[in-house]
Amino acid sequence: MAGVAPITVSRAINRPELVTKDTLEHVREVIARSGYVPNLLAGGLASKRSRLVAAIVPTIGNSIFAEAVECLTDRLGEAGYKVLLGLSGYPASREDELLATVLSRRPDAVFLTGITHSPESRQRLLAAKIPVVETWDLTPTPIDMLVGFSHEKVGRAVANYLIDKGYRHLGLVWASDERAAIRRRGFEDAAAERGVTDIKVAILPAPGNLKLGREGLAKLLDEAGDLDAVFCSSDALAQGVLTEAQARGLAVPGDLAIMGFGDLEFAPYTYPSLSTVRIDRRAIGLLSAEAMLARFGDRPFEKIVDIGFEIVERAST
Amino acid sequence: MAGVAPITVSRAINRPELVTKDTLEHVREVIARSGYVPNLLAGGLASKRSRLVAAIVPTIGNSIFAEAVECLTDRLGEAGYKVLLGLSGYPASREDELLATVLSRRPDAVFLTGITHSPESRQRLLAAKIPVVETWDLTPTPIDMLVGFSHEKVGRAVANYLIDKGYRHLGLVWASDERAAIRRRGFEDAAAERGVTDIKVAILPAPGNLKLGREGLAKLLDEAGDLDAVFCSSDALAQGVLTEAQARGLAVPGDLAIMGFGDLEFAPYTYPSLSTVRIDRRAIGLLSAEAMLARFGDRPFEKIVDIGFEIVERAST
DNA sequence: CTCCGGTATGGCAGCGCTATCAATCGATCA
DNA sequence: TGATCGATTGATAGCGCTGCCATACCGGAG
Repeated sequence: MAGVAPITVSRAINRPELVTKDTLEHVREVIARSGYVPNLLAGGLASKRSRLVAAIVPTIGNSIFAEAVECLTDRLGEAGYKVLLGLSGYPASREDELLATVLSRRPDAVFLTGITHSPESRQRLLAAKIPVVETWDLTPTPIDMLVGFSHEKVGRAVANYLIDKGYRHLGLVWASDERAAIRRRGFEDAAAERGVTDIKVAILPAPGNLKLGREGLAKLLDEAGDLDAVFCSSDALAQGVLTEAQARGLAVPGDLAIMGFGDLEFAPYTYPSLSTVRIDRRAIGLLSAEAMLARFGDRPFEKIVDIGFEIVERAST
Repeated sequence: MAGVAPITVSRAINRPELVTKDTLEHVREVIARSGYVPNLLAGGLASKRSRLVAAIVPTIGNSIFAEAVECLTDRLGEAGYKVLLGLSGYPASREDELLATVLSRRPDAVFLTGITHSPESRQRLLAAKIPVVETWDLTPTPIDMLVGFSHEKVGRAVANYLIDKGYRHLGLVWASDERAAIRRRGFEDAAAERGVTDIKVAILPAPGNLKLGREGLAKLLDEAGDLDAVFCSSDALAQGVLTEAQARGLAVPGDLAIMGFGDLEFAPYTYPSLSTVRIDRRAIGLLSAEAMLARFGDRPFEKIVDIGFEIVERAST
C-alpha cells in the first residue's frame, strides 16, 4: 500500500467522486505502477454484489441465441458486469442443475430462455431475490420480468399471410421445440379458421439446421405429395428446404413457396431471398440488460416487454 | 446449521470421501430440506480457487467460435467450472480491457483466441500465474499452452489442391482477419511456387457472412474478369459466393469452382455441396478444457497441440 | 473565539467459506 | 494393559474486500 488506507483505495476505484482529486491521482498512479488487480471475489463477498449475470440458453451454436447473448454481454459489460454462460441443451434438460450451480456463484441477475421452468427452479430463483428476465416468449405470469413476443401470433400471422397469397396446400418443416410448438398451434388454428385444414408436418429434432431442412422437405414431398408452400420453424431449416427444392429442380416460389422464421443474417441473400419473420434478437439481449440495470439502480422498468415481430416478404413466397 | 461444524458441511459438499456415511447422509438431508445454496464466492475467496474460467473470443454470433466455446463450457461444466464470457470484437480491440476486468474475477484459467496479444496482456496473464490456453493458431512461443493449427499450411494446401485440379485463375474472397491473412500468405506463396501469380483478392470486413460473400464475388468478377476458382476465408463467405454465382447463372464448378474454410454444419448440404477445409472446432474447445483440467490436477499435458486440418472435397470444386 | 456542518479519510468488523492443525475416539498391536 | 495409529470431526484464523460509523479537518457563521 502506498500512503492511504485500504478503504480509500476501494473508494478511488469504485466511487471516485468521494475522493479528492490529488488522492485519486496518487492512488491511480500507484495502482498502475504496482500492477494491482482488485479481487472482485472478495469485493463481491463483502458487498453482496458479484457483478455477475447468469445467462442460460439452450445453445449458442445457433446464432439465434448467440446474438442475444452477445448484446446482453456487451451492454452489461459497459456497466461492469460479466456474463456467466450456462448451456442447457435441447430440450432444456439440464436447466435445473445448471441453475443450482450457477446460483451458488451469487449472480446479481439471471437471463433465462423461455418461460417453462420446473417448480424447483422457480422456487430457487424466487429465493435468490434477484432480477430474473425470461425471454423469447410471453406469459402473463413471469417469474419476474419478461422480454419476448407471442409465438402464437407469429403462427397465426404467417398462416394468414400465406393463405392471403393464395397458397392452400401448406406444409410445416418443424423442429421439436417448445416455442415452435406454440407457433405451430397458432398457424394451424388460423389456417383452420380460413378453411385450410390438411396441413402436412415433418417434425425434426431441435435445433434445426440446413441438413435437417433438406431431410424435412424430402420427407414432406415423398409422403405428402402436393404442396405449394412450406413454413419452417427456423431460417436454418428454411435454407435447407430451399436447397432441397433447388436440388429437386423445383422453382421457388413458382412450384413451392418457402417461409422461414428468425430473419437471420443470411435470409436476404439466399437465392431466391427468403421470406421470413423478423425477430429483433438483439433487442432481446439489449432490453434484458436494460431491465437488469434498471433494477440494479432501483429504477422502474416494465415487467413485460413485447418486442413484437414482423413478416418480411422477399422472393421465396 | 444442524448438528455439525461448518467445516464438516464444507467437507460433505466438496470432499465427501472424508466424511462418514451417516454424517454425509444427514448433512445432505438437511441441505436438501433447508434449501441451502453454498456461496462459491466465499469459497473461492477462502480457497483461492474460483472455479471460473474466462473465455475470450471475438464473437459468438459466428458459429465457428460458438461451437468451441460450447464444448469448452460443457467439458468444464462437468468438472464444476463455469465459463465467464468475454467478447473482444473484430479486430480484438477490447481484448486488453476485457482481460483486465476478467482477471479481477480471479479465473482459474483463461481461454484466448489467437496468439497475438499486447505486451501488457501477456504481462498480466503471466502475473496471474494461471493456465492460459491460446487457440486457433500455432506459434512456437505460446504464453502457456496452445491448441491450434497452421494457417499457413492450410493456405498452401488449398493452393496446391486447386492447382492440382487444373484451376489457374484464382481469386480470394477474404475477410480482413489476422489469421485469415496468414492463410492468404500461405496460399499465395504456394501458388507462386507453382507458377500461378496473378491472384485476385477482394478484402471484406470481418466477420464474413453470406451478404459479404455475394458482394465479394461481385467485386471480383466485375473488376477482375475471368476466374475459374475462388477460395474464401470462411464457409459463410463461400456460401455467399455460391449464391452470387447462382444468381449470375454461373455453373459451379463448371464456370467457377468455390472453396470454403471451416466445414460448418451447412457445408455438405449447400447446392452444390461445398468443398472446404475441415477444422475440428469442437476439439479446440474440448482439448483446451482438458489442458486446463490437467493443469488443475497437476497432471502433465502437452504444451502445444496441433489439431491439424483436412481438405474436404465436395461438389463445388 | 467557539460552534457548526460538510467533506475527506480511517478503524473496525465481518461477508461465508476453507486451510491448517488439534482433538477425539475406537481399534490394533506389542 | 498401555502405546500407537488412522479415521473422523472440530476450533481457529484468515482470504481481500466494503459497510458502517467515527474522526479529523476546514471554512464560515455567530
